[in-house]
Amino acid sequence: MLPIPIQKTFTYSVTNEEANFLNEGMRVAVSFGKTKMFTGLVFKIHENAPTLYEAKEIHQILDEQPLVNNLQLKHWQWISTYYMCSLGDVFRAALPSAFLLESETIVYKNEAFNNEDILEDDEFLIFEALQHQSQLTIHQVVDILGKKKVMPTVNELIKKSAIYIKEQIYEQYKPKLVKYVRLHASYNSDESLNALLEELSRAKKQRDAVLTFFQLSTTKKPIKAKDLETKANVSASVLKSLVDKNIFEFYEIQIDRINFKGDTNDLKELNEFQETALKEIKETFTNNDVTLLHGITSSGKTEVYTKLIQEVLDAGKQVLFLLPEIALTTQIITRLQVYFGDQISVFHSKYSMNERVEVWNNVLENKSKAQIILGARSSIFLPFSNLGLIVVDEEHETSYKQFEPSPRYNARDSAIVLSKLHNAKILLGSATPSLESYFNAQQNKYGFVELNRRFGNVQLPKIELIDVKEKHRKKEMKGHFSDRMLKLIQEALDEKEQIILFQNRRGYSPVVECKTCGVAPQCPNCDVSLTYHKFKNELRCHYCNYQRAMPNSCAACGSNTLDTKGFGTEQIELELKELFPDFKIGRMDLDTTRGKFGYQKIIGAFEAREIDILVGTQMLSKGLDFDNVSLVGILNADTMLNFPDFRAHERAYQMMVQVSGRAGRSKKQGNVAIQTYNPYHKILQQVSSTNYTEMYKEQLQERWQYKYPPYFRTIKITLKHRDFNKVDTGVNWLFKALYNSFGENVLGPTAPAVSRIRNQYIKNIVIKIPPKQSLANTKNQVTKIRNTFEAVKDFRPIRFIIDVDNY
DNA sequence: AGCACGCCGACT
DNA sequence: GTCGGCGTGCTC
Repeated sequence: MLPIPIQKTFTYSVTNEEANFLNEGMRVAVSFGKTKMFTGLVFKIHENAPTLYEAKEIHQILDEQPLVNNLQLKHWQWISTYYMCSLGDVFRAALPSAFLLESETIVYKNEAFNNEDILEDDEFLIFEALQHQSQLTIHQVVDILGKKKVMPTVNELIKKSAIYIKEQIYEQYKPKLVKYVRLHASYNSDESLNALLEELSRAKKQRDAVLTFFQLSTTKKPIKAKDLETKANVSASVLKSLVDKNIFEFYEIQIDRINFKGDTNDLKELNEFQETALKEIKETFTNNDVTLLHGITSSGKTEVYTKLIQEVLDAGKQVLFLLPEIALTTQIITRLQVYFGDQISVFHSKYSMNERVEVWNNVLENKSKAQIILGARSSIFLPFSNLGLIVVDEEHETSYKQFEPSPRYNARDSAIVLSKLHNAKILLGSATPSLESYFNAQQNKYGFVELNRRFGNVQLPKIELIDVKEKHRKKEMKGHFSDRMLKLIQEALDEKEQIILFQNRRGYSPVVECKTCGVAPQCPNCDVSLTYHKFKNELRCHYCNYQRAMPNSCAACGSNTLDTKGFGTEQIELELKELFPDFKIGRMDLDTTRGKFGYQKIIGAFEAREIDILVGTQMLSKGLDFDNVSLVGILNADTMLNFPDFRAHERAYQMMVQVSGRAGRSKKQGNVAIQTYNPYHKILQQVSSTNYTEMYKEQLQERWQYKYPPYFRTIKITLKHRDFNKVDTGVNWLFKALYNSFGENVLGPTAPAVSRIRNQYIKNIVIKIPPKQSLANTKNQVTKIRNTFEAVKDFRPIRFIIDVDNY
C-alpha cells in the first residue's frame, strides 16, 4: 500500500528470508516509478507472482515490528470504501508524517572532474554551487537556475561526469535522547578508584567532577551529564576529557517528550442526577454498543465520562476520548489530567511530528501512559489493540467531518465502526445532539440517556430575544447595539461580571460599497466581495487570503463615497471601545488567534479577568468554561438562519444554545440576549426556551418532507476547474449520467454561494439515497459513472470531489 | 500524487 | 531555431 491516491495496491517481490521476517503492517521502502522512493505498508504477503509485469524488489524493511495492526487495516478499508477514497489516502492521513519517508534526489560533485570548459552556462552554475556546498537538493538546483525544468541540465552534467546523484531517504523522526554519565567499566573496584583520584590530583576540575559523581551515585539513580556539570560546576569539556581518558563513559537514554507533571486528585463525587445517568448508561450498554448522552450545558457530563473511563481502565482496556479540535487547547485536558494523570496522552494537529510519533508508539505498545487518548478526529487512526470505550464529546460538532484533503471521513461515525471492530462501547455526548444521532436513539438503534439538571443546580440562562427592526424604527439603536443589550452589558459590568458577545463574522465589514455607483470591490480570484479590515486598513478575501490596501476612492467611478455594509467582530470591538472606554475589550477570531499560542493567550487573559468583554466568532461556542460570565450576547442571529443549507436551522440552534451555555456557569442564573430582525422565527423561539425536542421534531419533519438525512443519505459531488465552460459542460454530462441511474434523487447541478474560489469554478451535484436503497450498490454505480466521466478526455483535468455524508 | 515524455507557441 | 508551457499516461 502506498501513500498515493491510487485505488490500487502494488506488488513487490521479496526473498524468502524477507518474507519470513515481514508481517502485515510493517513499512518497507520501495522504489516507485523511475526515481521516487516511497514508504509502503505491507498489506498482504502472498506467492502469486504477477504475470503482466515483473515485480520490483523492495529496497529495505523499515520496521522490526508491525507499525499498524490488523484492526486498523480493517478500519482503513472500511473508511476507504464508505467514503469512496483510495486506501492510500487513508494511509497517508493515518500515519504521522514522520513515518512516511520520501526520498529526495541529492546532487554531488564528482571530485575527479576538472574539465570546466566543456560545461554550458547552466551546467557551470550548478557545478560552481557545488564548490561551496558538498551537496544540493533538486529544489536548490531549481532555485539556482531559476527555472522549473532542471533535470535535462542535471542529466547532461552526469553524462559529462561532472556530478552524480543519489536518492536519499530521510528518517524524520528523531527520538529525544538524554546523555547520562557512568564510570568506565575498568573502574569498578575500590582500589582502582583510589588510584584514579590519585591520578587526577593535578587536574582539579576533573577531580571535582569525579568526586561529585560519587556523591550523586549514592542515590543509585542514573546520572545525567547535564546534572553532573551543574552540580560539580564544571564545563562539558571537563567531562569530555574524562571520557577520553576512559574514566567516564557517556550513554544515552531515550526519553519521552510528553510528560505530565502534577498531582492527581480522586474522582469527584457525582451528584444524584449524574449518578443516575451513569447507571442508565451502563444499563443501555448491556443491549446497545452505542449510547447517546443528551446532557444540557453545564450538567457535568465530563464527570460522568470520567467514572465510566475509570471502570474501563480498571478492566485493563484502552479508552479513546474524542473532542473537536478547538476544544483540545483548553481546559478539558487539564481537567481530565487532574483525574487520570499520566495515563493520558493527548493527540492533535498542534502537536509536533515527533510528539505524534511518540503517542503512536505508546499506543502501539499499549504503554501505561497511553491508556486514555484524548484527541481530535485523527486519533481514530491510532494503533489501538484493545479499546474498551470510546467517548465522542460534543458529537454534533461539524469539525468531526474532515473535508480537505481526502479522506473525507466523519470521525464520529468512523469511531462507531472502530468500536465495533474492538467490541467496545461508544458514548456520544452533547447538549445539542445532531438530528442523526438523536434519531438513531429514538429508533432504539442507540441507547439513550438524559441529564437535564445543571451541576450545582444552577438554572439555565434566561434567554431574551430583541427585535432589532423594532429598535431601529424607534431609533433605540446605538451602532449595532440595541438599548436593551447595552443596558444588560452595563449591568453586568457594574457587577464586575464578564461578557461574551458573539458575531459570526470577522473583520470590520464583509462588504465595501460605493454609495454613488453601487460597485463593491471584489476579489480577483474568487466570486466574493472583499472584507474590510480596519485595523490593518486593508481589504481581504476570506477564501483565498488575497489582500490589498483599502482604497480612498471607488475604483469604478472615482468618487470618495466608499461605505461599509454589514459588520464583523472588528467593528463590534471598536464600537464597544467607544461605548465603554473604561473597560477592557478583547476579540477572539481567526485574526487574533493566529500564531501558536494566540488562542491560549486570549483565553488566559479572559480567565484571569483581564478582559471584561470578549467579542468573538463561533470559536467561542466550543468547550470553554468561564465561571464569571453572566451575559452572552448574540448580535445578529439572522446570518446563521439564512444560510442556504438543509442543516442551517439545526446548526443555528446548536450554535446559539452552545454559546448561551457559556453564561452563568457557576453561581447565579446567566442572561442571554439575542438580537434579530425576525424574533418570531421558530428556531429562535426554540432557542429561547431551550426546547430541543420541539426543534428536533420540527426539523425532522422537514428532513422527511425534503428527503434529507437522517432518512435519506447524501453524496455530494463537486467539480472544479479554472475554465467555466469546462466545468459547466462536465457537470451537465455528469448530471445526465447520474439522472439515468438515480432519477429524481439527483439534485443539481448548482453553483455554490461562492461559485469561484482561487480562480476555480465550482459546481455541485447532490445524490440522495432513499432508506431502502443499498449504499454499497449506489456507491459502485457512482464509481462507474465517475470512471466513464474521467474517460472523456475533455473532462479529465476537472477536479472531481466526492463527499459522502457531506456536512 | 509525481514525474517523464511529447507536442505546440513566444522569444533570443 | 529553442525554451518552457502544459496535456497525457504510467507507476508494481
